[in-house]
Amino acid sequence: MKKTNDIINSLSGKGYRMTPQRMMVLAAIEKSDHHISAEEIYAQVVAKYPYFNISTVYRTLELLHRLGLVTETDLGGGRVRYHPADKGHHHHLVCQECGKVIDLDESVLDHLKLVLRKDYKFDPDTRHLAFFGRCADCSK
Amino acid sequence: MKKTNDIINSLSGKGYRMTPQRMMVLAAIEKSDHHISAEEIYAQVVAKYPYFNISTVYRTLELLHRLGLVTETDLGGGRVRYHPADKGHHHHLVCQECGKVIDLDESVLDHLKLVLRKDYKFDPDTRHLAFFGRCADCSK
DNA sequence: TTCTTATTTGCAAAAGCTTGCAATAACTTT
DNA sequence: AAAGTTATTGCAAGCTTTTGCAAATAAGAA
Repeated sequence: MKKTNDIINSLSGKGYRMTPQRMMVLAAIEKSDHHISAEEIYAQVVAKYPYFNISTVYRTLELLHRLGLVTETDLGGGRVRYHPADKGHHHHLVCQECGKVIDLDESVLDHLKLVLRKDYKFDPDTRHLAFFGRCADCSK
Repeated sequence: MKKTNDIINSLSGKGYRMTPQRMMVLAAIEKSDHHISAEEIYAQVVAKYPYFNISTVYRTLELLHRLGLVTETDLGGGRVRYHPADKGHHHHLVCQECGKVIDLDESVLDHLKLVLRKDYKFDPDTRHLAFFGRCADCSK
């Protein structure tokens, strides 16, 4: 994640505004070292500012995702998880049997990206994907 | 999708039961030639049987997916879509700009599948995936 | 600083999906 | 054919996320 200041500038350059709510959401994502959920962000911010509403979290996340600043990934468990886009791209293998999540290097998708770009002229957003299936232990 | 009879047999062999509701859900999926949603299945069945409840649709779909008979794919638009697993595996490229959906041959994922199996001992469910991004027109 | 105005927020309601539970019904056993 | 067992259903409530709208407010103009 870029410095908060950079983000403020990049927002206002595009006609968006930097509000206290957005700054607090940004701070929560920035300091999180794992894949944070909307509910977790909400809990952190509402503790400081009681009128804060969770729909603002979702709207801010949607904006940050659209601007390419955070990635959205469904890791199962019934909620989407968010991650700063520049804290290292990686992917996940999610076992549908035991729920285990295996981290995957970004390079595993290089080949696929290439094919999609070359043969389909499609520019895929492959910054943070999850593949579901069965892990080694559960396949025994 | 296998013949309904085969499915009935394969269900009862595993301790599951064939109910009128499940048969109607199956019929709806079977006769659909596109990627049908839970809501669409519900609408078809409830027209014949007014007490029918949408939670039965979701529970039946979860079962059929677990048994490998249907695939679940999020094609955007806020709802998951279902497809008979044996009506040809394929994938989709979904443009986040214009919403266009491009069909993709299954073989595009062969390489990735191989790597996940070999290097990670992970057996991925890559029967029907969607990749989000930008299509050629919207990248101009 | 004050005014202007378009963006953003909070709230409430809704959409899509899941879950707990008691009643029902499919299949097995007798 | 009847009884017993246990999977399945319908209903209601709940969870996560989205959306419409009026009120509030950030940022540029005066």
